[in-house]
Amino acid sequence: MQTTERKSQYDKALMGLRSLVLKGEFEGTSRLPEVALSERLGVSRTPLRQAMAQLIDEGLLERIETGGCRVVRISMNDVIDAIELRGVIEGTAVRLAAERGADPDALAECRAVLMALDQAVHGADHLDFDAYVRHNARFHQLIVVLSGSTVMIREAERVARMPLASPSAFLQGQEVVPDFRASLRQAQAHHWAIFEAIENREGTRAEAMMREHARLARRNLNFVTKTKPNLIDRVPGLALVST
Amino acid sequence: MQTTERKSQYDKALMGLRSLVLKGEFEGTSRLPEVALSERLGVSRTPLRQAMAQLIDEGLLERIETGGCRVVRISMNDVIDAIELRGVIEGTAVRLAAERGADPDALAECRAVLMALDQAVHGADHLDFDAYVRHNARFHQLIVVLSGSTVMIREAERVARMPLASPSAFLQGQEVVPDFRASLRQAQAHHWAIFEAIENREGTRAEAMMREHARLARRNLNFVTKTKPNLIDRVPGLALVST
DNA sequence: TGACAGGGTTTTGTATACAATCTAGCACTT
DNA sequence: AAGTGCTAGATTGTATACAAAACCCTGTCA
Repeated sequence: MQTTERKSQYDKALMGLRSLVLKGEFEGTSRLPEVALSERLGVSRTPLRQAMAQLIDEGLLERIETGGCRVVRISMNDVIDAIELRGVIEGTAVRLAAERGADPDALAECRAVLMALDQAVHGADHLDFDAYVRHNARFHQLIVVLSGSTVMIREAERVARMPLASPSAFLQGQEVVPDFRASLRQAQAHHWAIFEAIENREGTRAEAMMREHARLARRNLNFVTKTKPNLIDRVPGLALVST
Repeated sequence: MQTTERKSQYDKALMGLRSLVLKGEFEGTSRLPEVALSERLGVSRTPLRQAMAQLIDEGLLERIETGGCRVVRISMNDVIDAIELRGVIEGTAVRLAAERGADPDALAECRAVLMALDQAVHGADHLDFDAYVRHNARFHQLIVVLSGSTVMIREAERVARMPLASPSAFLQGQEVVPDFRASLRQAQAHHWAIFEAIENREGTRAEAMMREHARLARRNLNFVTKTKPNLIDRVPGLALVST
């Protein structure tokens, strides 16, 4: 075996397979052949099957009754519901943070990220898109940590791994949206409102705002479905959505 | 290999290991030894490791950085949050059912289960506890199906598998609760209210009631912690809760 | 006495061989 | 010609062998 990678074979199989699936490589195929895949990915069947189990859990693959697994067909409704679910779980996390009170240091870090986001959106006249994506991901992570609940943190991470449900899922496509800058401003307004609500111990407001914030992704989904050909290779997972 | 079982080795390993873990068999042990366990469960290491991966996903085990896995130490807060999470997810499912409109046939089946529950609670003067547990589990399943959302169904099933978060988790212990009959009556009142709200397309009411309903489990948790010695072997997973 | 290095033992991670099962194609019957 | 049963091939599920890594114990040095 080559020592080309410091990582485990399992990680290699997981990342490789996930990338292939998201690329839509197996469209139309009924079953994923294990031997062929293991050769293609350069790992043996054992770690490959572990990776398959993980991807089944993530919702990218589904088990076949008679053995093996295939790529799921995701419907538009599934994506909508996954986005709604993310809003609900992140919303619960921020409500708990508000109700129970968040750690001051964590709040301060959150505020710093928000100010960096302000910079990215409003700074000068040039929009730092890359910085926005990075800080936005960080914000969504931090805001859930504020709850102090390991359960909520775990489940929020999990739902964000579902195809097209991540807070960053559609950002890669937003550059081409005509009024994307206005959209980012609105998202950032939500961010501040959520943060304020947590600071002021307004649980209901925090939860409602977080749900509404997630629904911005739904709008992006709608847009994206109308310009699919342009974006299918920029939004990972979009290739799996049927119709 | 014997043909004693029609099920797969994986299922055998999963059920066996889960049962051992819930029984508190590995309390204080740091790492679960694979060879010893595989011999004990009568399967090889391969399906055993698959089962371990599944239990990690369920939240019963956790991976050790240096390899292998151990039983989790569940805190009281974790259980509280898992119960809250179940209320939130089931609540979202019933809200969607109300907002989007539920299938009439499914609603009728739901009503039938509710009437069976009425029988179990109010019927004659003898409380059919076993029937209550069975129908209650069925109700919680059906009510989520009413949403018509595969995502919500999947996630509700998942959260119900988390230790002590299932709708039936504390029922086994309620027989010894002094006013447990009153408690069941209250739960059943919730059930009807949730059902009514779905029928009347009152999404907010359905969601709020479902959340409140889940919090009944929290009350049971509080009670159970005060009489731990009596109930530790009747409420599966209770052995894992620290302090 | 305590810290640390080293080697042997145990334990996990991975590859592969084997057994059980499913799939598909073909011949045969009606 | 259409449907059904059988056989051969392919493919998954499981067991096991092997290699790499972690763990533990002991002995040495400051």
